[in-house]
Amino acid sequence: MNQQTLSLFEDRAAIVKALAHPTRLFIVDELAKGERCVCDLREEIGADMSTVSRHLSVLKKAGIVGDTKRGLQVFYRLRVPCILNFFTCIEAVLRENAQRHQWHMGETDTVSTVSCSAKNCTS
Amino acid sequence: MNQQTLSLFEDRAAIVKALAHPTRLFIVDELAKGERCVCDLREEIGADMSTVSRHLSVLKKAGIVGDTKRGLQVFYRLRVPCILNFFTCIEAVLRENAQRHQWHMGETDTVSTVSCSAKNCTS
DNA sequence: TGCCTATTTGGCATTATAGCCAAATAGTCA
DNA sequence: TGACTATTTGGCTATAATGCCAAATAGGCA
Repeated sequence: MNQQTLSLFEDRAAIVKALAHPTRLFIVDELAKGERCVCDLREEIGADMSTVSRHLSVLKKAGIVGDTKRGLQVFYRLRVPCILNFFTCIEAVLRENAQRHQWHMGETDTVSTVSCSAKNCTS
Repeated sequence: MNQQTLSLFEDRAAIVKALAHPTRLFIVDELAKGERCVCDLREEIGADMSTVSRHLSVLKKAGIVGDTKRGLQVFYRLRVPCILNFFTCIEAVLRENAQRHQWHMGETDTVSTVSCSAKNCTS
């Protein structure tokens, strides 16, 4: 891998890493419904406010969310809605994994290549 | 967040985490072109074979790739092609971030919500 | 069988991430 | 101004991820 290719994939990985946490995926899902202040999210998530704030800063640094301060509160929103497509495909993977465990329990070779075209799939 | 919601987002995060590494994203990109054995990937990536094998096992455990042994070699392939949609949206985020840095250098508030509908966008 | 090749796995050191508490910051309002 | 609220940040510890080497495994072939 040359330097240019490497840095392309590093940039991409930085975005994916920012999403790679259950709490942050939950936040993205929430923000898909509309703006939320940190206190709203803190309540729904049930973690320390400082923890929620840190998760938000990770998402913000990656450019996935944006924020606006109004009065005492800071409101966060999704900057790039196509992030929501991730969920669709992830669900397809999860469905596949469920079937795999059901059908080929313990088998090493996983031959089938699966299309996620069933529903909500953009592939 | 109740237990059920939590575990849904944990399952999703497990998939995203498996993708959250430059080498693994590169592998997914390569496999999109067709089957590859570990040695092919090792050569392209230029890392230790054991490192590449570990990355592949992460992807396999998440259900993103499948493998078949033929003779001495193990061939890997993408199980769920919609994973490729990730790249499209990630590129949109990267484009946005580039513009953000260009336009609002140093500004705190990032107001615009952006659609990635320009090209290759499935949102 | 014995040797070779491709791949995986154990073990370890290094680095990154997560989450909490406490302290700092910034805006509001009496 | 001073008290109060919402949020962020510093500092710390605990846990997870990464990458390498060396050893183990598994198939092929003389």
